[in-house]
Parts: sequence; C-alpha cells; structure tokens
Amino acid sequence: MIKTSEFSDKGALISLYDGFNIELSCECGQCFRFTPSGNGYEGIAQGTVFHLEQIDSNTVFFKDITREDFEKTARRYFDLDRDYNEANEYLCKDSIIKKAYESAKGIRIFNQNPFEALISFIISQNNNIPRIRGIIERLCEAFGTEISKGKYSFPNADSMRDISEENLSVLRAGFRSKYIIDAVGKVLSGEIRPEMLESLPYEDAFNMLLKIRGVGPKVANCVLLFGAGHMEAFPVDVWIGRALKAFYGDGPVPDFGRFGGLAQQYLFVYARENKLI
DNA sequence: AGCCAGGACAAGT
DNA sequence: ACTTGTCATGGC
Repeated sequence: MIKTSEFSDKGALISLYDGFNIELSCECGQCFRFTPSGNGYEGIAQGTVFHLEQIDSNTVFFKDITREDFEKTARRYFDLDRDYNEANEYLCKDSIIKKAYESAKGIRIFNQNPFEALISFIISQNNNIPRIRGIIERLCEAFGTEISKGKYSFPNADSMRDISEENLSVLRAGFRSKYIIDAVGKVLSGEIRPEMLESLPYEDAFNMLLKIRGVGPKVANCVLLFGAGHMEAFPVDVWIGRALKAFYGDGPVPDFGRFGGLAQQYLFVYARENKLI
C-alpha cells in the first residue's frame, strides 16, 4: 500500500508500507517484458513504457511518468494498493513459506492484461524464460503497434485476426503456434472473454480457460493469477512440484487460501535460487 | 553435445 | 485414474 507519493516533471516517487523489490518482481517469471535498463528496469505493459528505479526496499521511482498515467495504469498494474503486509503475515505462519519469503521479499504480483497473460503463458509451456521472452518480443514486433522507436505494445486479439501457421513461423514458437491460433480464434469468436475472467468465480474462469487447446491447469492458473486478479490461483510447474515434494514430502500441502498465488511465487523464487533438487 | 525448459495431449496401461 | 512418448526450438 502506498504511504506517500510525490510527483514532479521527472516522474513519480512512490513510498510504500509493504515493500517493492523491482528486480525480483521483474525477474521472477510472472512477466516477460521487463529488462534491466540504466539504474533500474524498463518494460512495456498496458501499451505504456515504464521505467522503474529502486530507491530503497520500500521506495520506487517511476521515471518520466505523469500523475495521470501513474493513476491510470501504474497504480493498478504494479498492485500498489494491495496490503502485502497482511498477506505476508498470513502466509508466514507456515514455516516453509516464511523461509521462502526471506528469498523473495518484495515481490509484488503484477496485474497484467488478461489476453497478454493468456498468450504469454501458452508460449511458456515446456520452454525456458529467456526463450519465452524472445518469442513474445517477436510476437509484439510482428503484430503489436509501435509506441516508440523499436518498442511495441502487446497485440490484442483483433490485430492477430489473420495469424496462421505460416505467418507465426517468424516467432519460432514451435508446436505452440497452433495453440496460439486456437486461443485467438476463441477470443475473437467470443467463446472466451479474457476481460470477464476477473469477475467470474475462480472455478468458472478456470474451466473456461481449459477449453482452449494448449491450456491445461498450469497455464490456466498462471492466466488467472497474473492476468485476472485471482490470487488464490496456485500454478504448479516443475519447480513448484519439486519444491512441494522436497518441503512437504507426501504429506498435505497447506491451503494458502486467497494468497495462494503469492505463496507459490515465493516458493518458485526460492526453489530456483537454490537450484532445488 | 546433450539435457532440459513456468506443459499439454494422446495413447497406452 | 495414473504413466509414457511426443511435440519445436534453443538456452545453458
């Protein structure tokens, strides 16, 4: 949650009660379009270029942003109004999550565009993060709009209406191309409405996503967590699977309730950092 | 060089 | 209901 905010012609200086680690948040695999730049990170989201600089663990500078753009996009996108202190207090009752949290303190779950999250996490399956980033950048260059020199927005479904196996080959996305085509088709037909996922109950939104070819439980949960505000979603990938087995054995995994997605993110960072198993 | 990657699917037990 | 092979591509 925001404690203080100062706006000037240079940008917005935002101080929080509950921490924001830019590097962790941008590198933890929740989003794929933020990269190191200058003193901080730069990335494209919501059709906007953001520049973030870390001042201290609770303070971030949004370079060159206006008050209007901050209020309209950044506040929501970077999840600045959520009370992470409350979430962390709840989650750290579990001693294992508490240990993971020490490695992942300051992560905020970004609120990505649901269509972008859907396509991005379809691309993510059986893939590695550097290559996922590359495929997404090529997708944006091919079908997005140029918002400044060499910087492209993530395309919407309509601007992808003419995609085919042939013109997707520039992405080098492999077998995922046909999944992208199916997803875009279902969005364009109205069978899937990404913007509705947030207001739907978790189960309904989850089952709707599974109708897309190439979307299974893991991808669906990532879309719900990172693109539809469902923080109870708990995506289980290979890393989380290993972490759960290592930490909880064959015993029961605690129910992290409405903060499951945040707990998952802590475990993900912790497992990878320690090259677990 | 070879293993593996923020999986899903189909075919086989 | 569980296991297994397969799917492109390339990062490390």
